[in-house]
Amino acid sequence: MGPFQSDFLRILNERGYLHQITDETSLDANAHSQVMSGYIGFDATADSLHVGNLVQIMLLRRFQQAGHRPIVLMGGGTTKVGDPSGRDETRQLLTEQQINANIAAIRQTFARFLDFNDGPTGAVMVNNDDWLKDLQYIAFLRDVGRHFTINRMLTMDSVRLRLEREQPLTFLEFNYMIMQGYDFVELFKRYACTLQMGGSDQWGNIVQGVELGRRKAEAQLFGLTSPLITTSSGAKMGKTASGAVWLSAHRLSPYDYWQFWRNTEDADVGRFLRMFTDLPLSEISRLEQLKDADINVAKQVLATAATRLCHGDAQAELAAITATRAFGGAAAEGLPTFILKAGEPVQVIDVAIALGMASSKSEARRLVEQGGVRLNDQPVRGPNASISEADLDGAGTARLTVGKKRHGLIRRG
RNA sequence: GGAGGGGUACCCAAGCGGCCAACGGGGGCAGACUGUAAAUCUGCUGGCUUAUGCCUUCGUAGGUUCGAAUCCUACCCCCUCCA
Repeated sequence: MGPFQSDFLRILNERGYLHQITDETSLDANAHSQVMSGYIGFDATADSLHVGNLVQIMLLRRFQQAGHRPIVLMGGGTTKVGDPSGRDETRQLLTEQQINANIAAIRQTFARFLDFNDGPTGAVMVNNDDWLKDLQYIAFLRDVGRHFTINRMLTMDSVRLRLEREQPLTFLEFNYMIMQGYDFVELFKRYACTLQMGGSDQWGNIVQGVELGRRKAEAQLFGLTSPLITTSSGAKMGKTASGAVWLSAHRLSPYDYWQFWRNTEDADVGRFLRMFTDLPLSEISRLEQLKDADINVAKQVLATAATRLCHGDAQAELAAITATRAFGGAAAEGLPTFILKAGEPVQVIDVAIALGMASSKSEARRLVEQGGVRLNDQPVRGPNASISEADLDGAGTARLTVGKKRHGLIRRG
C-alpha cells in the first residue's frame, strides 16, 4: 500500500495498522485535504475496555493526531439487544442504567487516549441507542432493508463461514450488519462522518455501511480495517493469569498493566512499540535491534510507554520503579500490601490469598508444596508456615513472592 | 407440530450403576532451563481446620438402589432432519 500523501494513512502504514481500505486513493486525498470525521464502534457490555480494544483506540488516537475528528460510537442500543453469538446460556440483558454506567466508565479511559475538546478535531462520544431505540420496524425495513440483498449478505465471510460449518446464525445476528450500516449513515448525517474503522473481522459490516451510504445518502463513505493482533505464538492478545487485561485501573492495577507489557514476547516487541506507543520510529527501530537479554530494555520501554498512555505519567513511572525494585529483590512501594498486626503471626497461605496470589487455601497450599512461594527469597517450607514480625526487615517490611513474577509486600501495621 | 441427537469442571471432550472429584486434549499455574522471552521437559489444576477424612459438582427437580454423571419420571435449554 501507499505511498500516501496524507499524514494519517502514512502513519498507519508505517506503524502497521493497515489491513484493508475500501478506496485507498480517495481516502488518502480526503485525509490530506480536509478535516475528516471517523468512527469506531465499541461494546458497552462491561465497565471497562481491555487490551483487545487497544488497536482500535490507538487508531482513533492516530486519526486525531493526524488532524481529524475521532468519534467513539458506544453500542448502547445493540448492547440492549444482547449479542447472541456463542452458545452459552442466554446472556443476561443489561438494563439501561447499567449500560449508561458502563459507558460513563469507559469514557474515562478514552479521555486518556483522545482529546475531547470543543475544537474541530475534538473527540466525540455518541451512543447508537439515541437513534436505534426509536426505530420503527416497518419503516426501517422499507428505508434501510431494501438496500440489502440476501444474496450479498450470504456471501459475507461472517455469514458464509457460519453456514458452512452448520453453526447457527440467528436472525438477530444476521441483522447486525444492517444495524451497523445504519449507524454509519446516521453518523454521516449527524457528524459528517465519512470513515469507519475497525478490526479485520468487521470488514464485511463496514463495507455494508459504505454501500448503504452510497445508496441511501449518496455519499462516499470509507472503510478501513486493522489486522487482527495476535502474539507471535499465535495466541490472541490480552489474556493473563487473572483474566482479561483491562484498561481501567479499578479492574487491573497500573502495575499489573505494566507487567503485561513487560512480558511481551521477543518477536512482538517492535510491532507493539509501533502500535501501542507514540515513540518515534527511529527510536523503535533502534530498540528493535536489541538481542537476547538486552531486549529486556526494550520491553521496559514498551511497558512504561504503554502504561503512560493508559494510566498517565505518574502511574507509569511508579510501576516501572516498583518493578525494578521488586524484581531486583527489594521490597517496593506499589505492590499489593498486607498489613501485619503486632504480635499476630499469620499463615503464609492466608497472606497469599489476601494479596491475590491464590484464590483458595487449596491453591495456596499447592503453591507452597510445589515450592512456588518464597518469603524474602527463601522458599517457604511447609503449608503451615507463618509470618511474624521476626520476618520483617529493618524497614518493617517483608516480601512474598509467588513464581517468578508475582510479588507482594508485608508491612508492620 | 413430528422424528432423532445432545446438555459433564475455564474451553473441547470421554465416561454410561460402585475402582469417579470424574480419561484425554487445550488453556492456566508451579518447578527445571533462562533473560520477568520463546521452545522443551516435569508436576499441579473443585472446596475445606491436610485429612487412608469431610463437603459440593456431571442442565433442573424428583424417584429407584446399600450405592447414580451413569437407570426411571417430569421439566428447561440447544442442535439436526421432516412438516
